[in-house]
Amino acid sequence: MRAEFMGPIARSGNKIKHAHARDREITVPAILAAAEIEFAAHGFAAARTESIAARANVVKGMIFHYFKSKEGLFEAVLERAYQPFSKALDKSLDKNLSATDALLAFIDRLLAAMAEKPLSPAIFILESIQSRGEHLRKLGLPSLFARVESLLKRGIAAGEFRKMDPWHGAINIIGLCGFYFCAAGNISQADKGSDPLNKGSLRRHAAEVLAFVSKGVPVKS
Amino acid sequence: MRAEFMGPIARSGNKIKHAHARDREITVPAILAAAEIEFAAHGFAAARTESIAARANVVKGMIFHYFKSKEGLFEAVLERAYQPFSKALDKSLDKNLSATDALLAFIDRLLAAMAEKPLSPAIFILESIQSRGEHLRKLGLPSLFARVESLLKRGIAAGEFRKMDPWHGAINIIGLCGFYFCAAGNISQADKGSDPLNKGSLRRHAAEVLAFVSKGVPVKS
DNA sequence: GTCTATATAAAGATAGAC
DNA sequence: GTCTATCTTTATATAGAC
Repeated sequence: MRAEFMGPIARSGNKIKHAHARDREITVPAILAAAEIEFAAHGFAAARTESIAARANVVKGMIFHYFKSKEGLFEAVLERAYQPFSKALDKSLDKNLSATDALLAFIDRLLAAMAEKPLSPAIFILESIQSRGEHLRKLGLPSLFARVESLLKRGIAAGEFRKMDPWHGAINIIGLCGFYFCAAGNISQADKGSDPLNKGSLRRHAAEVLAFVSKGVPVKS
Repeated sequence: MRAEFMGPIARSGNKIKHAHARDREITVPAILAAAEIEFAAHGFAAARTESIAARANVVKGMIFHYFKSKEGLFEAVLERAYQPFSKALDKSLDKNLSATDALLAFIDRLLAAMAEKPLSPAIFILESIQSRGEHLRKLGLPSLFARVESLLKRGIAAGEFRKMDPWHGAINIIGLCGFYFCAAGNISQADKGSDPLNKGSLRRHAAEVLAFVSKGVPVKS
C-alpha cells in the first residue's frame, strides 16, 4: 500500500526503475525509528530485521548497508534512547538547585522523557536482562545510576535526605520511574485491558512517583 | 560429558540401547528448571528449545512430548514462577495484621521469594514487554497488583497510609522490589562488573526497599 | 519414554543488477 | 542508494526406531 506511493516505481514513473530519491537523511532515521519499536517490543535477539525494514518502508538490505549488522543497529538505537534520559539529568543539575529541588526536577523531566518515548525503558531493561548490559558497557555511556547516586550523596551530606545507601537509592528512584512502563503489558491485563500509557494514566504515574519520593527520601516532608 | 553418566548407554550397559529409566518425575522438573533459566534470560521468542533441552540433559523432543509446544512450556514456567509471589501475599494476609504490618510483611516475603528465585522478576517483565501480558491473561492468574491495591485501600481507609492512588501505589511497591532484579545486568555494568545478586547486595536491597516504603507510604513514619 | 534423523520454515547476511 | 534474488544457518516441530 504505502509502497505504491513511496516505492521507486510510483515515484519514478515508467522510466526509472531504481530510484535513488531517498537517501541517508530519510532512510537512516526511518530505520532507527522502526528499530526502536521492534527492539523495544522483542529485545535484540527476538527482533527481526525483516520487520524493521518493513516498518521503515525500506528493504532489509538497507539495514546492513547503513548499520553493518543487526547488532550495529541495536547499539545505535540504545545510544539514541539514552540521550533524553541523560539530558533530563543534565538540565536538572546545571542550575544551582538544592539537592531536593534538583532531584525532584530530575524525576519530573525523566518521567516527561519517558512519557514522550514510552518504549525506551523497555529497551534498557531488555538490554539488562538479555545482554546483561554488555552493549551499554561497549558504548561507554555514563551511568545514570552513578550520576543520581552523586546527587543523593550531596543531599545526604547537606542533611536534606535521610540516611540511606545512595547507590540503591538511585536504582530505586529510577526504577520507580521506569518500571511502570516496562510492566505496562501486565498492568493492562490486570486492569481489564486498560491502557496504562494513555495521557491520564501517565500523569497520575508521575504524580504518584513524585509523592512517593517526596515522602520517602527527604529527612522531613 | 554429563551424557556419559546420565545417558542411556552408560546406564544400560551394552544390552539395552534405549533406556527408559528416567520418566516424567525426573524429566519434567528438569525441563522446567532449565526452561526457567532460558526464558528468564531471553524471553519467550528468543529462547531456544535446544538450549533448554541441553541444560535439562534431555533431547529436544522431550519438550514437545511433555509440553506440546514451546509456548506450552513457557506457560508452565510462568505459572510456576507466579506461585511463590502469590504465597508471599497469602501468608501476609491471613494473620490479622494491621495494614502497615501486613504490607511490610508482604514486602519482606516477596523480596525473600525473589532472592530465592532471582530470575522470576525478569520472566514477568519479559512477559509484559514481549507478550503484553497475554500469557498471563490466558492463564487467569489473580493479579498481584490488584491484591496489593486492596491492602493499600484498607490502610488508607484505616488512616494508616497517606492518601494515594492505591493502584499506582501497588505497582510502585511491587516495582520497587522487582526492578532491581531486572536491572541487575545494567547495574553490574555500571558498578564495574559487581554482582548485584550476591547475598550482601540483596540484603541491602531489601533493607533499602523496606526503608523507602516505610517512609513513603504511611501517614507518619 | 527416549532416542536419531529429518521436514519445514524463517532468520541474518551477501551478491550483483540498475 | 536501492532493489531482487539467494546463500547459509538455525529454529520449531515431527516421524519412526527401539
